[in-house]
Amino acid sequence: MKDYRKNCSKEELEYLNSYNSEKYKKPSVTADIVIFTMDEEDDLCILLIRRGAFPYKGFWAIPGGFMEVDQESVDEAAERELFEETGLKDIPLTQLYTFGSPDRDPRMHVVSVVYTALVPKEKLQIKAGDDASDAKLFKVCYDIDGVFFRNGSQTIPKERLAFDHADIIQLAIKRLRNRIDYEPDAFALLKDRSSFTIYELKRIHESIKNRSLDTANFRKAFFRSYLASGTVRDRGEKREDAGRKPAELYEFIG
Amino acid sequence: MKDYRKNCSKEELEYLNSYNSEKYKKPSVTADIVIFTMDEEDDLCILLIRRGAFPYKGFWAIPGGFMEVDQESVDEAAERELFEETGLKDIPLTQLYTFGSPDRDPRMHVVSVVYTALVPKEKLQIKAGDDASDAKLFKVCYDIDGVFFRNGSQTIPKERLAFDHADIIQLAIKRLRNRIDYEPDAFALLKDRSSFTIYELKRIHESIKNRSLDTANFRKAFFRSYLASGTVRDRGEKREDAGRKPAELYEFIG
DNA sequence: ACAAAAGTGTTCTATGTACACCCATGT
DNA sequence: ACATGGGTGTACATAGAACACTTTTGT
Repeated sequence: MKDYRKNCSKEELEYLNSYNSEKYKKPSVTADIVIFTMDEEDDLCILLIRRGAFPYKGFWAIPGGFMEVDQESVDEAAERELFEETGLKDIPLTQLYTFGSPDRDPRMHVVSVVYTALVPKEKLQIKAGDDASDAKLFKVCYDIDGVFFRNGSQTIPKERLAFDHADIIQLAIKRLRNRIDYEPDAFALLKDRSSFTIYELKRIHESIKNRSLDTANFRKAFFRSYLASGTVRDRGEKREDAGRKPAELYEFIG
Repeated sequence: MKDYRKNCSKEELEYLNSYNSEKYKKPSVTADIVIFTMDEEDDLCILLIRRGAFPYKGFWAIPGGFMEVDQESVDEAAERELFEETGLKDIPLTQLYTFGSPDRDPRMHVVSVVYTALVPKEKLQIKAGDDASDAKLFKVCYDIDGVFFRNGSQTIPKERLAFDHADIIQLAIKRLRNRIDYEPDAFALLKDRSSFTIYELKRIHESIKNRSLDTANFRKAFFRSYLASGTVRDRGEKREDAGRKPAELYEFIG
């Protein structure tokens, strides 16, 4: 792809060199990220940032920022944003959807390519916002009106989210829920994926699905889908917790 | 979303009015479409357009074009492109993926939001390219090297596709194949979805999956998944074809 | 002894797949 | 009568959900 120019005719090279793309109006492009985690209470959380500047000043938003044109791909922009916001590198990002209505941002036409990241809370170093803005984890909660977000006593309804981020987050949750049954997403949320118990994994599935799961059935599915296929390995060790039967430890491989 | 400005403080309005987004460099954004059809021989096809201009002049590409900034959403751009290229309106478009490497297009950084459309061949009026370019349906074929495209004796290997369109098409096929088992995509490819036989639907599934399916099992699945759920209705009529038992007709509801 | 998490077994049903077979039609 | 596609029935393996039950630990 890089060396397209090398195999060009003189005529085409001339065309390329004289081409001026600036005569057409262009949109801004951002890479935004829905970051999911599990908190201490095993509840599903997302990272939100309180906007310190116009527009939607004071509203909460998912992390993101403008792609650096000619310097990086949209994927790389997302990686960069994730790092800047959380200090995390080499976290697999999954492209969720692209939002492109002209009126999403009151300043200009912004096309946002949205990604999803699944991160264990322990790895997350939430950067205290540089510009007096605020970054926090919020539990994903449900009621009759749909979804809202909670951190302790502070609750954020959909209406207090900036731009169309309520729609974006809703889609991300929906997709996560659908994927959890056939993709190994849940492993990415484990504190330590090379040493975990079946029940730690079960709790992740439960809070993503927002309902409790049958222990026996979860184990059977675990053995079939993951152990049998080699995705997971039995470490032959046990987690000796207090007050209960020691639990077998497993390691995520692939 | 439209009336964000109405609820603004004077201060914010001032900010918005004085905001100049043109100080940042922006990428171009296109909406591209992978259009799938079934041909007379019940083979899966895609629509390709021979590029009449630089870059990749003479190469084959999927239809697409630049989004009109401030005038339309990316989705609307895709609809417009579909209409301009095929004369089709009100065809459901599914967003496939967004491609955003800086070197995809030798002219400039282009972010392409790619959509998939499933269209019965009868509805397709392929526009003879306005600028001496060429538009044709190509069968999706497989060999050891992966996928290639055929129209009669003319074959197009992946290498003769413009930009990264080979990757795009490959992803579109993969997604189509995955979706076919749990989404009602196949109905969109029927000549007449309000009057079709089970075997017409079966042939669509077969050519998407590229293998033959068991008749009895396909029927059972059809009755269970579609008839029982009301997605499909028995018309109580029969298709009286020549030389064989008349086949029951069904209607796709929704 | 008991709470609490860890782990096992059985049963029922739905689905996917393989395969053998019958049916209605025009030539 | 027969080729061709249309249509039916049986049988088996596996996945999912429901549920009753045992085991191991620290207190």
